[in-house]
Amino acid sequence: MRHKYEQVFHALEEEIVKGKYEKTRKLPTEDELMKQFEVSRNTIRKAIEILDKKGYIYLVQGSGMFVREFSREGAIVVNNMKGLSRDFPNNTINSKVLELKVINPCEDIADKLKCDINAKVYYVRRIRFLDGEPFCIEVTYFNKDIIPYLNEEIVKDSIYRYITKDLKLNIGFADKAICCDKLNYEDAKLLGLNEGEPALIVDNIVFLSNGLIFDVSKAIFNYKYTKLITSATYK
Amino acid sequence: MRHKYEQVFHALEEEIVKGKYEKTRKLPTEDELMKQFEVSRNTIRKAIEILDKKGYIYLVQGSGMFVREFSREGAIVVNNMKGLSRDFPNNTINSKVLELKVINPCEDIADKLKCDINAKVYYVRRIRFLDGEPFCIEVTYFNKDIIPYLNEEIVKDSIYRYITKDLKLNIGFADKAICCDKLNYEDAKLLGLNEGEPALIVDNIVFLSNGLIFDVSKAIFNYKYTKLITSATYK
DNA sequence: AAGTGGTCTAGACCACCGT
DNA sequence: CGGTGGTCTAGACCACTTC
Repeated sequence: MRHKYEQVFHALEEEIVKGKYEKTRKLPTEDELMKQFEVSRNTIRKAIEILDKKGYIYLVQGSGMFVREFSREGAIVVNNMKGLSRDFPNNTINSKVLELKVINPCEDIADKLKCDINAKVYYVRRIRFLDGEPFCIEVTYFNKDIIPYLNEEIVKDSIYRYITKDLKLNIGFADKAICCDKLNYEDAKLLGLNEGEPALIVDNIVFLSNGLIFDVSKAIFNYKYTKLITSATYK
Repeated sequence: MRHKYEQVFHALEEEIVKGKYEKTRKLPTEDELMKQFEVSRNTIRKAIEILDKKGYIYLVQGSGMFVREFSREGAIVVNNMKGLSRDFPNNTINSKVLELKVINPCEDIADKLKCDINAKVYYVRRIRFLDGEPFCIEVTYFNKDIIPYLNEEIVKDSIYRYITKDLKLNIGFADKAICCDKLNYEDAKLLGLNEGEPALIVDNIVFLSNGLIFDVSKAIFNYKYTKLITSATYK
């Protein structure tokens, strides 16, 4: 929140979420926003750009800026990295740690983590519950050179909070691959489903803001409760 | 290509794709690019921003701009709307039209298309083949007020080319929802799979750049060949 | 301290939408 | 035509990385 464009973005986001523009669906013009926030046009446009990128609004040249109605209810915003609690603010999310240990990575993981096959990595396997229902199995490998210490307490809670707040690392971006497959016996049992039923799978490679890879993970979602949303632009 | 930032973007994109920065992985500095292209810093930054958004590069403040290695091979870039031929430039893509007719929309579709239940819509059902293998079943509803005429010739070819080039409509953006489910008997048969096997499903609501909805569609992918990719940012 | 990207400003002109 | 967003410039200063 320390930059002007962030302040403008957050102010407008809040107004939109609270329904201020529900009737007209039209935002004030750039000119009006410049006067209202007492910043330059580029600063307004930077805030607007974020609102657009996040799918809150769309822009029509020569006409104006309009609020999109786009229900995020019960869906996971796939381009976010803020965690499930952001996507399900009205639901209870629990985690149970199934495994936590330091291992040598297999070839595939070493390749993805861009680390040596003799390096040490944390292996974490968790299951997450949405309002008590088994929702997702998450298998994560952390590069131990970057994340030197983990315990069950941290892993059960929010790993990302630990990484950003305690280790003071800056998370940057992630590559995601989405596919689907048949559940194996073990995963099916954990999710309360049957072997061979569908699973929505998201593979992640997560980078620090300096480009180092610190985390490779696979999330296996219960297909009955999972909807991922995103938006695309033609240009 | 009529804007300077587009020219800069395309030039840099081509250089990256052709592997010019493969060794160092570092792009020239903004200052160097300004001199090279003889444009202002903001224009360079606009081009850079697009490269970043598309996942070609990542930016490190105080350090530089670096090429990401991110294999798009055999994957569908989910935030693109350029069609499968962009995602599979080295494969043959065919379509077969299964159904094409004008109907009244059911309540659900009318709601999504934001049209009246008594309005007319085109209903199109196609199957698409990747190198001869059944790859995807696509069911699309077009608002006939916006797309007044369609025939099998157009639908078999590229609908979007017709819409943009012939009808001169501007496609803007799309909301996408990704989920997975069990195949029903009929879809399974078309895809060469068995009933109950997994299917990756993408629901789309497509908007013109003025915000009007012209197309609601559902794509049912053969899970054996389908990987969707995207990237996420933490900020 | 030097290099490099990030934020911010002020102002000009263009392109498109609606009346 | 006036209103509104889109592109582009020139320049100042800040923040972070690297040495």
